[in-house]
Amino acid sequence: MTAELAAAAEGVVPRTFAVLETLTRSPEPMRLSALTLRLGLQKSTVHRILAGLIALGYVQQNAETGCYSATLKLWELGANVITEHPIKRAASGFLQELQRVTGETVSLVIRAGDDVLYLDKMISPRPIRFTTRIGSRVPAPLTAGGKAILAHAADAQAVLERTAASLRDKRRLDVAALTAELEQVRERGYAMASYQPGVVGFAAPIMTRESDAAAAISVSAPAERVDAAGRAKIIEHLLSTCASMAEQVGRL
Amino acid sequence: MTAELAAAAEGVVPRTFAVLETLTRSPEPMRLSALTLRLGLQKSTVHRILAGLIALGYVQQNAETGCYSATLKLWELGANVITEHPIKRAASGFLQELQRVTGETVSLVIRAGDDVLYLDKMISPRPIRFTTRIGSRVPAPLTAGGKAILAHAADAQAVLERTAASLRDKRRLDVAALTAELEQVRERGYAMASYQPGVVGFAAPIMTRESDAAAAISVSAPAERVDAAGRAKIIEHLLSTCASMAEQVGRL
DNA sequence: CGCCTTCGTTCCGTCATGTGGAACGACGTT
DNA sequence: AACGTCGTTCCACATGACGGAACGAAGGCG
Repeated sequence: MTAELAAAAEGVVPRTFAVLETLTRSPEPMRLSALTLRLGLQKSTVHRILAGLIALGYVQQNAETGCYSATLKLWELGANVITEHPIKRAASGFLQELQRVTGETVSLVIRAGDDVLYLDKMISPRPIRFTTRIGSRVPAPLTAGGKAILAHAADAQAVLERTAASLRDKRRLDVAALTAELEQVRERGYAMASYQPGVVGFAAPIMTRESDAAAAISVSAPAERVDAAGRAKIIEHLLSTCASMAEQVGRL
Repeated sequence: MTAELAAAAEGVVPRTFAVLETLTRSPEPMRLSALTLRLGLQKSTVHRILAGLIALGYVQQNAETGCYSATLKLWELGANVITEHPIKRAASGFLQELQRVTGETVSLVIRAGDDVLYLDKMISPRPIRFTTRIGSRVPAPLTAGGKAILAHAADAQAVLERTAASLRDKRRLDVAALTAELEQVRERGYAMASYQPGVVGFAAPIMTRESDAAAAISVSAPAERVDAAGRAKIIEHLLSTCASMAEQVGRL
């Protein structure tokens, strides 16, 4: 199961970041041995790197278990880059308003490679638990937001094929069907998906002047809560919100 | 104005993080010369470090201006650590509920040194703009959340004195008055502050079994919107929320 | 128009620093 | 008690970082 992460690039710095990436990906604190195994590095090397990170305050070691984990200082470091992000700044007000009028959970996503990256989210006051987390990635073709963006991307076809190839487990992508669906998305102006069971998502792109999608806003709700009327209302608000935002931002 | 950030610690890794910290603190992308000046390092050294960071994808260089800035990859790195944070996870539901019943902006803060660190925030649907940003720090004695935490901290006095000494500009801290106020906070169970002009904040601590405060939840609202009745209501909801949460979390 | 400053980048000899094997000590297990 | 696993420390070697210097490209000023 441990596919020897080939992060064995030479040099301290790449290895230091490999350590941090491994640590942050792990749900719980990791032992030194687990890290060395995963990274394919010497014990002493990983230990030295960890000691450096602890001295800098980016990693902490549990006194009892000896396990290592990343600290909030690392989170602070990254938090500043998102607050300055132009798209997120511009979207904030629109997201809030859309959340208010629909009463459902709204998200802001951008494309990151073949994935979609959750930049921001405002969750519905109504009782639901969504598992999508800010900062997480999901293959673009699986989500409404991803489809909305891909529908206006030049390399959409390649993304579909790469994703279909990489998704090993159960759900396979029907590339032909998705290609046709993207065409529909382009015509209607919005996309639909049900990435999580029992949850329907609607999304529309934020279009730039270059006629490609800089980002997408999505509205998610429990399937049983959305009837035809509610769906029409959501889509209406969604489209008008994205249109206003596109108008305001102009340039990315 | 550039106080030669003494981040000249030896070694690549500390300097690499010094570069990242400087970059992320800057509101806009920085030139190489600005970085070297701020860091007190050689041009070639900073340039080499930046090249490494670009290769790793943590920094990007604007093709036109040549300016450097941190990428969203750095944000992703940190985002994972906050989603796993026990206090934030535990608080999420309580924050949402408190936001719903009060209709105002609620925040979750923890102590970080002499500062308070904003972990999470759910903003009011009503029209206000708060400038506090998730991931930012504020001297603890200035905020309601900070006072709520300090009221139960063993070294509160030292924090007050250090903060009073470090705050050079206009508003000076009255250490004696604050000491008395912390006593009141301990009795009443909640703290008040007006860190931002025109905004009042109320906060209560999340108490652990060791009788110190692990975190604090605060409710912020425009001063003119809070009359005596609204204030009583906010405080009531705030205290019951914090009590329930303390009961649920038990251990930090 | 040409000189000069400022900036970003590249190069290179020296030397410091990271490297990984090995050895050590501390647990926990069979 | 002997074994395996784990975390930590030590050390000789050579790899990679250091910073001065040199280069080319833009502006700014006289």
